[in-house]
Amino acid sequence: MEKGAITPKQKAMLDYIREFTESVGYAPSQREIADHFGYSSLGTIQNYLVRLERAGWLERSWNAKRALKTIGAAPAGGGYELPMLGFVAAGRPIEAVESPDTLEVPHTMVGRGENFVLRVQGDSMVGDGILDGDMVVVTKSSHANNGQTVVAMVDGEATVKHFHRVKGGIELRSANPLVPTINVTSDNDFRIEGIVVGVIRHC
Amino acid sequence: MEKGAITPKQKAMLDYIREFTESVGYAPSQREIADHFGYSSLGTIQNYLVRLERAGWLERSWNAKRALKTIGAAPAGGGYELPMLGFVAAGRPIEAVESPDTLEVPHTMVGRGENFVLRVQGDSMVGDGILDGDMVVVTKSSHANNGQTVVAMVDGEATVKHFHRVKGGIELRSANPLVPTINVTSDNDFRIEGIVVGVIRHC
DNA sequence: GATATTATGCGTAAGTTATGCGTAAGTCAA
DNA sequence: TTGACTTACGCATAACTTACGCATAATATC
Repeated sequence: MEKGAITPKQKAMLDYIREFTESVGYAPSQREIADHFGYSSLGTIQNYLVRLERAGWLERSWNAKRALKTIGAAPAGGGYELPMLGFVAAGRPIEAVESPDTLEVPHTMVGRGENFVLRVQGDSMVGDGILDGDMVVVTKSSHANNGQTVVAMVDGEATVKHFHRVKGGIELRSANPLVPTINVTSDNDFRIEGIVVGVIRHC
Repeated sequence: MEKGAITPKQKAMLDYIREFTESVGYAPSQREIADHFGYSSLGTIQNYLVRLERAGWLERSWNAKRALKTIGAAPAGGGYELPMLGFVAAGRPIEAVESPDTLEVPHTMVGRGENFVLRVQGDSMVGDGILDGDMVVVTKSSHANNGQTVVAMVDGEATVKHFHRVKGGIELRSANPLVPTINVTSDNDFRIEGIVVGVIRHC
């Protein structure tokens, strides 16, 4: 299905609908879209939606609430730019970067939903070929399977480790014999931030 | 569809339209094209577009805004498609792949000139975080500096190693203590294929 | 070399679509 | 019934595309 041409403002609205939906799990209302872009009239939104649907970028259901559905992948917009949220190293909180930096990654690497990039510090995962300075591409998730490499927060400290469910809790295992396993119990504030889906290194 | 000949200036405009569209996800307006090339008159742009369309390089829709569409080879998606030439492992020739496969890599990773991708086999470079199955992005070059990671052919066999110039020849050092250094002398048929500029791993 | 044709770039204004305001009716669920 | 949404319609203006003319430079043809 070949899609029609869209204008910059139409694309911006389409992108907003897509990001909002991925972020909260349901589509924005026309009022929310209007507020986001600073428009006072719902007629404006309606007009945009009609045009986006006509061009084949949007699906709408008759009179259904919050039923906007973007069609297909995001329009080409250069490389797939993921937010680089900061640095992750054993024992430290994710360190926010000053500017909203991004990293270009291949489309094929990005998992469904929200993705972000972290720069690895330290050598706790060298056995897995994840070196200090590498970028890890992370698909946001609060669940993980055994053996998966995850970004996790333990008592406010971020780390990249192998996730293992064991009796009595969770083990976060490193891939470096010199770095000890983290045992997570119910006493710990523990949260999985996402699954590592890729590693990128510029030599 | 055989395309007509176009002049250097027509090609420059066509390329601009293509790159702009790939970059931002919608086509440029005539005003934007005029500003980019420093023309004051929209009639100029119109004339160019008419000619490019006539020659078969451009598609336009009647009175549609931002509907310029270049015809012909333009890699879809945001990544940079590199040819995957095959596999590289210690002691084997580069194994050609059946179909002309490509891998999407970030623009930012690609060096100037010709680039290609190789899939690594073996663990001679694990110390450098280059694992079996990883893709290495290679910028084609026949020269290398000391310490650089190169793809080289030695007596018809391809390998990824560290390049070191020493007395009496060249050493190709691995990053795995179990894999011996290759000493290259004038008796060997030796050639550098390129420099490793990046590593990509899908987890 | 002379002539014809094409490419280039300026300008202008008409024609068409996108944008944004507003409003009220229609629809659905609580 | 009410509130929260969607839909349809009208109006005005801005932004875009199109068509046309003019002049000159560059290229092709005889």
